[in-house]
Amino acid sequence: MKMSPLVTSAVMHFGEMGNRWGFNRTVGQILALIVLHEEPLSAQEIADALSISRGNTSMGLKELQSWQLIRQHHVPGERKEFFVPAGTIWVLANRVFEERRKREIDPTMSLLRDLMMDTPNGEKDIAVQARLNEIHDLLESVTAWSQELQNLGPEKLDTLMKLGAGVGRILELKDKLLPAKSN
Amino acid sequence: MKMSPLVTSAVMHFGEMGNRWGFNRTVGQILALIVLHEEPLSAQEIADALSISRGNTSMGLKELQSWQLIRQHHVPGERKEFFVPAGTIWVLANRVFEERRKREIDPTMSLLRDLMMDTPNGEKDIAVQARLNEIHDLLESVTAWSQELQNLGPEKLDTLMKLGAGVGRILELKDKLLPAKSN
DNA sequence: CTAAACTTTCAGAAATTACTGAAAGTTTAG
DNA sequence: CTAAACTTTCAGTAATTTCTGAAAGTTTAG
Repeated sequence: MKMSPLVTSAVMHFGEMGNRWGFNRTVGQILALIVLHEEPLSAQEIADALSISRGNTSMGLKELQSWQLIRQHHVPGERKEFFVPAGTIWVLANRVFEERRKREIDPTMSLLRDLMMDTPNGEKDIAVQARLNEIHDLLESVTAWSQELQNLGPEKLDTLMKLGAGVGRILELKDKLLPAKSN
Repeated sequence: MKMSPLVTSAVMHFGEMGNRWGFNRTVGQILALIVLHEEPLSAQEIADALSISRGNTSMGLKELQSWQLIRQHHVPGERKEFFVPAGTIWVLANRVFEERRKREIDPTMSLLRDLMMDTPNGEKDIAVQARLNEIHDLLESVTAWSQELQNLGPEKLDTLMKLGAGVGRILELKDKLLPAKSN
């Protein structure tokens, strides 16, 4: 399994971007390789292609499985396991979003809720709690909305995007459109 | 400047979350402190409150300014500089999004465009380029849409959120609503 | 101008994170 | 059952990132 220059460039780039996307270099490279290579790959092939140790490969694959970005694929008659992407690009992107939400937003929302329950210690703390509340609500809006986008699916997202600034106008009309809605 | 237990908890948490949000612990702590503390703070006060070196504080402040999350605030009659948040929570959140887009998405989009221009090296590369194209388009949709959300502002985002699943329905009606739109 | 008050820079130290490879573990063929 | 083929784990090492504090730089008062 030798990577073409095209694949090599992409894999290297996804490696460099890896840490920005929530995983490390190796994990990024492995993901790119599996996604771009249509045939299922064995752990050994991956280690060879990327020139990394077999141990590191094992850890990377485990991580990618925990993110639900790849899954095992059993080839009849073969002893070793092979790996393939866990879905379409859209599915993978959603999984990354989802996982990052869990790591980057949820713990903060949870803490903010707790701190808002605490009895404030003086004047200043009341102002602080108001701020924390503001942050909490913002995060809530954003996550709720990104959930919504995920439910829409890729085609509708595309329609929505093409609509562009029209969204603002539509919002102003929404009451006429959906009078039955309770909010 | 002694932090109340409430502020301390929040600051510590934002520190821990810092690296997940694209900056390091200290930078996260400094940001939280400045945002939660209504009065402008001097670099020395920040260093003292967080028990970090003056040098580290200076670097952190510089970083936050480059993200446009804080700005200097001159107090007449005072020699030293003070720091305040660069805007409302909404503004700050947008800046973080924006900056992360620049770091996490833009370089990838750019590389993908380049790789799509390359002349493919055999059958397989053609399939690979198709995949890369798919990834590119998805990223494009997502970023274009998040831009849109930013332009809407917080109130409209709220309306949109409350609309929830209604968005799907509205989309189906959009042609009746906006017949003049060319797309 | 000089001195004081302040800020920034940056080399090295400390802390954190990632990687290797050998050893231990697991599965299946026979 | 045993041996071969494979995978995982993890202690130690390497690489990277963050932090300190001393030295150099800047600004302003007088």
